[in-house]
Amino acid sequence: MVETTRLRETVRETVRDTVRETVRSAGRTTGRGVETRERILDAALESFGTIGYDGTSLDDLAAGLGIRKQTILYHYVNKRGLLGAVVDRSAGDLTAALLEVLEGEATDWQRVEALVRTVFRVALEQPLLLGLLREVSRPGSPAAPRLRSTMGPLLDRAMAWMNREMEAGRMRRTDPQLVLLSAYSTVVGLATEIEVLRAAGLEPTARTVVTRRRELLRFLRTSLDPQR
Amino acid sequence: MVETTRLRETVRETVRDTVRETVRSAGRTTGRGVETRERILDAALESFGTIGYDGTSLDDLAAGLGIRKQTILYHYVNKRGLLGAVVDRSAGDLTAALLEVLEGEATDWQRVEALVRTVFRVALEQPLLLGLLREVSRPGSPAAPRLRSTMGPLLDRAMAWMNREMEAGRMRRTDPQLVLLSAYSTVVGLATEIEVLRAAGLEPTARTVVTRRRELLRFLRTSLDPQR
DNA sequence: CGGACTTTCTACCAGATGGTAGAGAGACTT
DNA sequence: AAGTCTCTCTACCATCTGGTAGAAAGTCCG
Repeated sequence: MVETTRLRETVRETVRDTVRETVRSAGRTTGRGVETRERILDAALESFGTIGYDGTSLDDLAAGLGIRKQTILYHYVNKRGLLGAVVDRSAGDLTAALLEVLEGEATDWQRVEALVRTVFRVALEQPLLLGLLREVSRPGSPAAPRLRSTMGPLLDRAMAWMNREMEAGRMRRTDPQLVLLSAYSTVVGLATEIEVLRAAGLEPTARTVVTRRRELLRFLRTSLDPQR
Repeated sequence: MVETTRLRETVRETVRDTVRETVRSAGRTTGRGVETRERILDAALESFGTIGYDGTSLDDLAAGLGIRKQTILYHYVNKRGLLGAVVDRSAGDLTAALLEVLEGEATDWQRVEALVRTVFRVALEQPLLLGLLREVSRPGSPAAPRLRSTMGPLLDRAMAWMNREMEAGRMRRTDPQLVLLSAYSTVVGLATEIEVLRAAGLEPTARTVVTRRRELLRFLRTSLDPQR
C-alpha cells in the first residue's frame, strides 16, 4: 500500500521536474558554465553507476569536484534532474552510435552483427555507461521512464524492422521483444561481470567483453536465423 | 580520495558489525520472536532486492510490517546486520540446494547440468533472491564481503573440481574463474530481465527462465566440452 | 507471588540530505 | 558607467535516517 503510493508520486514528480528543467535549460548552449555542467555530468555518471543513485550524496559529489552543492542544483534543478541529464547524455551517445549503423548499408544478419558490435564498442569505450545502465534498469529507479522515453523510439524501430524481416521470411519467427530483452540483459550482466572482476583485482575487460559478445551473437543467430 | 576513505571505513565497520551481531544472536533458536524475525527477513529481502539497500528505510520497512523500527533493530542490531542476515539466509538456501546436487551421483557434464538446473529452479521458486543477488553483487555493496564469505567455499570447491576435471582431460582447458563468472552474471542478468518484464506489465517468467537456462547450458557446453 | 528474561514499544537525538533564498562577482552590452 | 545576464557562493532549513535509552508488557520458572 505504502509502496504503491510512493511509486505513483515518483512518476508524477518525474514529469514535473522534466518540464521544469527543460524550461530552465532551453537554449543554453554557450557561456562559461558549460564546462562545469559537463564536469558535473561526468562525476555524476561515475557516482550513479558505481555506488548508485540513492548512495550518491550531492554534497559528496560537489566536494569531489571542488564546488558547492548549490552549483550542481543551479545547473540541474534537482537530484532527479541530474540523473535525468546523465541518462539522457548516455542514452544519446548510444543512440547516435546505433543510428550511424542503421544509416549504413549493412542488411539482414550483417546489420544485427554491426549493431551488437557497436553496443559492445561503446560499452568498452565508456565502461561507466554500463554501470549507469545497470543502476537505471532497476524497476524502482526514478530514471526508468526517462530511459524509456529516450531509447523507446529506437527500440520501436528495431522491433518494427524485425517484424518486417520476419514477414519477409528473412528472419526466424520469434518474439522481438523477448530477443531484444535478452540482448539487453546480457549487456547489463556484462556490467556486473566487469565490476566483479574489478573488485577481485583483475581487469581483463577486453577478453571478457569479446567472450560475451561472441556468446550473444551466437544466441541471436540461433534465435533469428531462418535456416534453423 | 574521499571515495577511498569511505570504502575503507565500510569494510572496517562490516567486520565490527558482524562480530557484534554474532555475539548477540548466538544460540537464539527458540522464543516467540522467531516469527517476527522471519517476517522481517522476508520484507527486507523484498525491499533490498527491489529498491535497493540505500533506498530502503527502516521506518518504511517496519511500517509495512505493522511494527516499529526499533523492533527491527532489536533483532538485527544494525541496518547492515539486517542485510547480512538476509544475505546469509538466501545464500544458505542456495548453498543447501547446490550441496544436495554435489552429494548426488551425477558426474561430469551431467553434474554441471544438474547444478545449473538447480540454480534456475531456486531462482524460479524465490524470484526475490535474484533481486537481492543483483543488489549485493554491486562492488560498493556493504554485503559483498559477507556474500563472498558465505558462498566462497562453494566456489572454491567448484573451481577445484573443474581443475581436476581439466587435469584428467574430461573437461576442456579454460579459466574456471571466468566460466563461473559468466554463469554468475547470466543469472544476475536474468534478474534484470525478469524485473524489466514485470515493469512492462508482462510476467512470462517461466519461458524467459527456460530460454536463459538453455542459453547458459549451451555456453557451458561449448566452453567445457573437450570434444570441441 | 516474585524475579528473570524476552520482546515490543515510546521518546528522543545527532547527523546527513535535498532543497530554498538570496547575495556577490565577473563578463558582456548599450 | 550602468544595467543585465550568467554563474557560484554563503546561510539556512525541514525532513528523514539510522541509532540509543529505557520503560512497559508479557512469559517462564522457582
